Amino acid sequence: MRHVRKAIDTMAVLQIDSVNVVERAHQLTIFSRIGPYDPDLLWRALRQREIFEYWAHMASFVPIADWPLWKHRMEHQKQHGWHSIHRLRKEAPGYIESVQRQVAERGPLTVSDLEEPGERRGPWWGWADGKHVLEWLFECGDLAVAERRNFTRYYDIAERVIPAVHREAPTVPAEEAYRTLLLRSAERMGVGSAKGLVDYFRLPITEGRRLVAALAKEGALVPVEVAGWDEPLFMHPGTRFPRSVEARALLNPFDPIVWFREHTERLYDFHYRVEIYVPAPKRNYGYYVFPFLLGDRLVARVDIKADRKAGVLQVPGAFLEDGHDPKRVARELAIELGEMARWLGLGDIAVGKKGDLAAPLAAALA
DNA sequence: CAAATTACTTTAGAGCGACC
DNA sequence: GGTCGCTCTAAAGTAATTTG
Repeated sequence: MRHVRKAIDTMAVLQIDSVNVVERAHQLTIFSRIGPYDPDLLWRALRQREIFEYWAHMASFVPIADWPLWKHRMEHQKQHGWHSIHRLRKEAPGYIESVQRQVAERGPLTVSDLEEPGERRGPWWGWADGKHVLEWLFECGDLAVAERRNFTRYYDIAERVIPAVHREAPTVPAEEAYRTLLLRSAERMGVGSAKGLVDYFRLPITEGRRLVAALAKEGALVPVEVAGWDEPLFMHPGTRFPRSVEARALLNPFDPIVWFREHTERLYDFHYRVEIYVPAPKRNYGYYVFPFLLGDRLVARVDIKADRKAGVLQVPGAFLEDGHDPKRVARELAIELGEMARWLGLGDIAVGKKGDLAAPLAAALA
């Protein structure tokens, strides 16, 4: 069990091929540490066309050479459409084509640049018709995201964003793509159930399960047992078992270590939920909480927020997991928060009152 | 000041296939 | 026909930031 845990830590911490969208509500860069902190890393890669934005598991940046690997998803979307797309075809014939034409003529553009973007149906997921069409065309691979300003996506025709060499490469057939993606999931996760492996890239569950079984039969995945975990589990054959793991990282809420909550609970005994959607009074820890990985355990969690105006990294709450030394954890966490603050260009760190680790952390920072 | 983005969790119930 | 387990859907709750 311990070895498996260690393998998972190593794999997951050191390798991330699909990075979540960079900035979120708090304007904290949310991808976990993948080398020295570098605020401009992703934007540079995006500008230089090394990565592109796509719905890999959620809104993600993926290596540009993977375009043919995602074409099966694009083609599938195009064939099946969405509810809203079928509705629009009936109610507003020619609308989709008009959106397409506008992007071709005037792109890159955002929803509100459309002649008739339609009305938004509420906050958050209340997409206007124009947004539905742009998003659908984006998922079909006809459009690509040329850039983002703040939260806003600027769409352009794929021809102007994705280099021809990738765009014109032959589609990797769906089954082959699933296999490749499942093996990648296994590499990143260290060990996983079929459900977990399939969920990493949000593949279709039934087909995914079938392929996990097939890969195991072929020896491309190795069946393993983990004590106390009564479920068929799989590892990538190339998984190594390091003697020790000395990780120290603040994990964003979508880091591979915590992405599939079931696994996180099994392997780290760490119950984690994002609370941005929970009414404030009902939140247990805070609005935007980062788990803290130390050694090979998840030892604490901190609610952090970048107060850019004041130049302060706010830490409203800090919470210790059971069985860990508060002084040691606070010391290491203080170092990590210092790096985070520097990365974000914030000169100061202010610790609030919430949580049993708040006082030790404040002491460690002082 | 409005616009833009949006990552999840929980619960309940329906639908479906496998199996006895 | 009944049960089980799995899958899918829907609904509601929610906040921060910068730009124009």
